[in-house]
Amino acid sequence: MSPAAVSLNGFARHAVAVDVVLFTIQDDVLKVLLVRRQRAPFRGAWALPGGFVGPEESVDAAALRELQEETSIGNVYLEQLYTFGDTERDPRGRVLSVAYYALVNWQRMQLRARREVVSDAEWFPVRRLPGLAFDHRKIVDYALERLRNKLNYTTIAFQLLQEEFTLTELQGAYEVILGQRLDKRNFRRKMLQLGILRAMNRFKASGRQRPARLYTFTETKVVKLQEKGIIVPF
Amino acid sequence: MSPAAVSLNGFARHAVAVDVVLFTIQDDVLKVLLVRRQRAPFRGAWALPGGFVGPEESVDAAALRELQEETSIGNVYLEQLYTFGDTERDPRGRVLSVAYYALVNWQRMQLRARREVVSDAEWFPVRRLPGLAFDHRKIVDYALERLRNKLNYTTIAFQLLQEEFTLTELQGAYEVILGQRLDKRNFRRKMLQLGILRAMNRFKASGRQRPARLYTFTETKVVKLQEKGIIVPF
DNA sequence: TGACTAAAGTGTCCCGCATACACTATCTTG
DNA sequence: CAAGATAGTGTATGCGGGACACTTTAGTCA
Repeated sequence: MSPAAVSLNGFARHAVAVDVVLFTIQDDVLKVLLVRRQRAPFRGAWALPGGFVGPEESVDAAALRELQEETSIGNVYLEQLYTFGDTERDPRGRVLSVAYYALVNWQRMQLRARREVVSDAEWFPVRRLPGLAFDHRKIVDYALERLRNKLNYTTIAFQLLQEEFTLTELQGAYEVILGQRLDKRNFRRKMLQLGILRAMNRFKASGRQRPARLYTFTETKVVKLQEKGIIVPF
Repeated sequence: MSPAAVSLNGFARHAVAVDVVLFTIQDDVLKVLLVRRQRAPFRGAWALPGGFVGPEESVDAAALRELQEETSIGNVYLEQLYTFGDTERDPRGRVLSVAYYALVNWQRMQLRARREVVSDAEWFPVRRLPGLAFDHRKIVDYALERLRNKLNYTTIAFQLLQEEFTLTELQGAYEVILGQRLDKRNFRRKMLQLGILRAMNRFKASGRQRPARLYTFTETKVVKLQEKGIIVPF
């Protein structure tokens, strides 16, 4: 295929899969998307959405493709997690898996029927996962650990919210991911002094309480943030 | 080969390489091991030590194997860095690279002649690298960034020192990696109050100055450390 | 229309950690 | 024993994080 003077003949070739841990927050619960396997191995078991990397496809592109087969929206935050390369992780033989994780806002999200191998997709609370195929449980655990760590020094949490959000919603996202309650005053003080939120003049009247002010995320102070050691994933 | 009921036939196969960014400190300079390529592509250029993953070899094992072809010592700190999966990164065609980085103590290290493809290996200061083959420059930059970040919340720096070391040597390792001077008193206070150093009753008489006390790294307080959010890589 | 409900929104104190900063101690060598 | 060179030590200050409780505001309903 490639007319290069040298070739890759003689080197071992490997099946390479991508698996995506797709997080969202729904009803104040952190959830992960799982699909039911239609084929062996692990037929009928729940697994992470994923598939094989095509012959001329970059690994990132494969992850993006798998992600978009599950979601109808674009512009999703997607980050490579780790490559799982044990020889025993797939009973069919040696399959490398490059794992990714992604964050989507639930409201922006619409599930689409999945083609091919997998028939059925469903969101599961991270804390109540069913048994998973392959080593996918390990991948989810690792993704959650990474996500929790990144909360502390990046702004990825915004990926889980709508464009306009209240501070209570933002705090809720942090609490749900970290699995613990946070102090309201400290949280608000910290977020506001980061200088990355723009207060809107709109309010969210969500029932019969005092309406909450809406905010948007702003990139204008990205430089300032980076000086503080906070990484802005854009 | 595998007698499984299902097979991997029909899926694309990919050549998978591992590349290792091997760091050491020599003469107060952070250095990286590079090898000269004996074959095309990039024949004659400097590149990271690495090679292809064998058919029944785990990716970690391949990285370890490559590492040990370069060093004569075992028990080296080795960590997966990132997987580079662009289609264009190798002119021969699509080659995935799973990159690792490793830290070795210079004194414990003895270079061995490299077999196969590569003839020649040499240490280069990270700040004065020659032009590198493939996307290896990007890999080195990424490894250095990871290393610098990990300094702040792990104890990997000890991997670069001998078993017994002085606080000045430890500080020197931090300074060389971070590329900036640190305050002696603040550094010593911080390290000592972590509770991970054991003061020996031996001293290093390194010339015609006051001898410096030797310390060893101790794992006894690992739990305490983890409570502080510091990760101990053992 | 006023009382109740429910969430929004706000300020202070304290502690630990990071930083800035300079002199004394100890050994070797000539 | 003087000079040279590195080891080793303490204090003051500022900032950020964590603990902690009450007031404000809109909606609802009697």
